[in-house]
Amino acid sequence: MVTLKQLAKELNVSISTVSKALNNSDEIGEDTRKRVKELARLYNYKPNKVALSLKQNKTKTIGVIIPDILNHFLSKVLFGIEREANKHGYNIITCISNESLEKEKESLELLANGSVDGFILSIAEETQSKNEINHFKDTINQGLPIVMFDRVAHDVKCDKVIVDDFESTYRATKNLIAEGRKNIVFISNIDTISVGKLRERGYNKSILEEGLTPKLLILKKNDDPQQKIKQLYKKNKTIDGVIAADSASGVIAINMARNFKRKVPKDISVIGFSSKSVSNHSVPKLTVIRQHAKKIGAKAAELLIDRLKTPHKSIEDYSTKIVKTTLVKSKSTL
Amino acid sequence: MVTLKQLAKELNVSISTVSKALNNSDEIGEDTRKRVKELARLYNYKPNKVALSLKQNKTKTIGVIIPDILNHFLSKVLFGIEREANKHGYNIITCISNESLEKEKESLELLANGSVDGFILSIAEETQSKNEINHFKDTINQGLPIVMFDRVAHDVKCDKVIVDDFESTYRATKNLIAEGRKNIVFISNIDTISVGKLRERGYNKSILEEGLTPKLLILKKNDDPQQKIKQLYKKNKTIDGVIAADSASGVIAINMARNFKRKVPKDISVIGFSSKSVSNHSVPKLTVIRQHAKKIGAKAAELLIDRLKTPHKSIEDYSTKIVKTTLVKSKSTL
DNA sequence: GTGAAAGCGCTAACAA
DNA sequence: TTGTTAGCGCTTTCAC
Repeated sequence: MVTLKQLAKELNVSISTVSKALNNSDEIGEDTRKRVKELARLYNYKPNKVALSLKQNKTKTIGVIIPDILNHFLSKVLFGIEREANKHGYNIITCISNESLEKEKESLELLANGSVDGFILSIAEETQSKNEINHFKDTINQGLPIVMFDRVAHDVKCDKVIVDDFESTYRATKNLIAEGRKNIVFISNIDTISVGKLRERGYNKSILEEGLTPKLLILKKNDDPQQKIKQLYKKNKTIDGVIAADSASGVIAINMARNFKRKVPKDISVIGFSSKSVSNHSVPKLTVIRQHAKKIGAKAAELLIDRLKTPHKSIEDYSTKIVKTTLVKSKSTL
Repeated sequence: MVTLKQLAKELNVSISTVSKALNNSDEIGEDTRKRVKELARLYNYKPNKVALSLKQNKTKTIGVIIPDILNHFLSKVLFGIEREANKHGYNIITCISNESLEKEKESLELLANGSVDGFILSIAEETQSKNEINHFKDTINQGLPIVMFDRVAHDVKCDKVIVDDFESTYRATKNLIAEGRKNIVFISNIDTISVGKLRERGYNKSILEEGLTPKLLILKKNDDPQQKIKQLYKKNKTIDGVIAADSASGVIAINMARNFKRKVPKDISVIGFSSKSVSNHSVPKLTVIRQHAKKIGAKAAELLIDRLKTPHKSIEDYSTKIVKTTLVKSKSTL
């Protein structure tokens, strides 16, 4: 990489002259400015990012910590973050906590050494179950703002972007009930995290309000979802509705129903938290609760960048943005 | 963030003494070292990463440019890269080219200003179709090594990690033929990229060798895959085998077959390029060609980090690593 | 209009 | 054993 020093030497001027010329300072004469710029272009000069960061004490980089990159929702949020960040001249450093508290702490500490200006993150499962939040508080107290999305810690004072999980399943369940369904089961493989629990509660409330009986199928990490859902259908011949809290279970519930000669949506109606691309994996296509992952990511980035721009904004003055889900009807419901 | 300067002041020693003490230099006396370390721990001192980068002229950061984060294979590779990089003390900055040549160029240039020590990337679709490679060459000539994976440019001299795409479909097709299948169709929604073409050729070779007739279903960007596959089955009652080049088509081919009262695998046998989690989306589960995405990512990171360690390794001395696929049999084949 | 010098935080050669 | 100094690449204040 060519430096100011080298340009200065070649042009027989001082380093500061070159710097000013390139920054269009009007201290510098017209022709010098021209000469400098020409040579800079010739050599494809680019200001060294690291030197700039050191000088200006900001990196224009955001640290993103996500629990699981293979989760379609989370990678979509990442996409949204990246795009919004880029728009504002920010880069993103991605760390994957793999649902581990230790890794999450490490990533936070590792990047809090001047590598990034702030963080966007969704909390690891282990962190949620152990209810650890000190590492977040420490980071914020160090002057590095955090924006949390989806899985958030309500006891940490910071900006947040969340989904209306409770409302979503509440309404989706009502929808099935309105179709006349009486035996609606809730399937979830995310029972251990906050949003999973919220979704369950929304379902429960809806069911209980109508005087129906809730029925849950909780999938554990190493369960074979196909086997479990098969057993469910085998034991319960009267199931006529499914609410799936994760993206796979709804698809499987549809495809498996046929093994029991049950037609979707005639005999069983299915709604799942999923994306358009995954809804394609079932025949008929899954009616989905869309979470607008990209929008969530974009909003999170926006909140963080806003805060970085106004450095003396009070920590107390944080906001929680709710991104509402949309029920996108397809052929798995009436 | 606390700095060496502040520690030095508080301890009434010079900055370099503090620096040396923290780096365990044996120039420094036992007790001074102790005093320094204690205070450093107390204040939770961490060396400023940016200053280190500037000083040592390396960032310990890798730029990763991927065409599409929503592609499950690519995000899995990203996972592999991140893990391997972390193991060696590297962070990753992620850029998403969104299959656009322009964005790919931009990302490359943006990070080539000292932000990263090298790149790992998979080439955007547009870049492949326009056959542009100068931006890669420029970057490498600037002294920033590149490792390409999956979609690579063979005319660029750099380390590469690829899948044996041709061989994979060649063998998978042979497998179906060995089952006695005569009417095997090849379905692909990635016809425009290099790996898609290789997969098609492998299929073709296998089919032609056996004196059978190749049959292709090429899905375009805005096609509804379910509709297309439905039409395919409707027009071709004798199809008894499917090779899917992408991760969705195989799953859909299985689930759609039932609409035509055709049993999988009895009547139709299906193999797809997919992952374990997606293979779950069909009943019966899809037999998949596994690409070992994480391993590909890890290998790419390893190659890059190796090269960064031996800075005077010749550009001519690059290697191409082939990560072989594995056929994982499930219930969609005999 | 141009340049010298200081300083961001750190390391390391050299001096004391 | 400890300190001084220079320098990584850049911006910016202040002198000329």
